[in-house]
Amino acid sequence: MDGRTPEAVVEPVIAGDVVAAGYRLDAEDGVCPVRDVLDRLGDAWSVLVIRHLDGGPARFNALRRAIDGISQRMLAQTLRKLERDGLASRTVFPTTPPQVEYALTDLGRSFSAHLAQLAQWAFLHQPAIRASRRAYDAASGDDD
Amino acid sequence: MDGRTPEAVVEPVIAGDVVAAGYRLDAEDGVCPVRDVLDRLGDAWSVLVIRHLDGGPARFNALRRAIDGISQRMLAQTLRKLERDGLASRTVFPTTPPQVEYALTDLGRSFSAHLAQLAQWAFLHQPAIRASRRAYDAASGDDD
DNA sequence: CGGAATCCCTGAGGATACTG
DNA sequence: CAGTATCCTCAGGGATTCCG
Repeated sequence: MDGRTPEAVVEPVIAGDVVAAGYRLDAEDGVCPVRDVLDRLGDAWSVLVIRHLDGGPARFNALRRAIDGISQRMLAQTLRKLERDGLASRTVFPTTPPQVEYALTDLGRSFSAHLAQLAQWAFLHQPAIRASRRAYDAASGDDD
Repeated sequence: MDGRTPEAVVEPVIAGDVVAAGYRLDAEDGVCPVRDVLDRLGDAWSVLVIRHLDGGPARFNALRRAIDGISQRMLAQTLRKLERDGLASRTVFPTTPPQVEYALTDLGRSFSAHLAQLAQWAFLHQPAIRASRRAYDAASGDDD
């Protein structure tokens, strides 16, 4: 199974100046909590779900339809991760048929705000990055 | 992403628009630039290399030794990506033996600063996330 | 409707070996 | 020293199916 992360157990990891000291990713002394968050950013589905939930609560299939491209497997998995981390909340309505509503928690909204910041940075520097890539590719491909 | 109400997404920043509109990942006319940056964050090696280079320029094997755990393959690959994106610079000294020095560019330093911010957020909310996980795991395993 | 289980395939990434 | 190329593994994730 992939749902369970072996290193996800409680680890007395680094404290103090994480930023200045750098990221200790060596799993020798346990997984760095910072790594977790960064992984969530790298996960496209998590990002999409979070950003979408930022627009308000939504039900499972509503999310599935809205994101379009995500498989029910990934959606369920992503939602469970978010819920486990306390970024999203899950509310079950015992109706017929059963409805489950997902929503961002305060923590989730806080995280979503940081996502927006990152996106802004990316958007701002997109031209520079593109230019750099073009220059790099030109220099690499042009060798004769 | 088709029939959602514009008012539903309350985005004060320009990035919000980018995120809401550009996460389609369809590489029709190019991949979303925001996705690129997020991927870089998700890449543990990129993060490590960037954060390490933030401490000053370093040579290939110096980085390899410093990061320890990274394979030469991943290091070379990561450095090439960073260089291509204009986040890091590569300087070759035609000495014997040849020395190659890597350093962060202004763009790279800017990015590194954002990494630090993210890390700070993660560190700050680490207790909440951990608590949430513990509660979730307890509720999942113990259901009677 | 919401979700868990199964199958299978792709590719990220480690280890190793070889060049400049 | 600073890479590149090759092989191989194994986990991420899509498609499908079944259950509450």
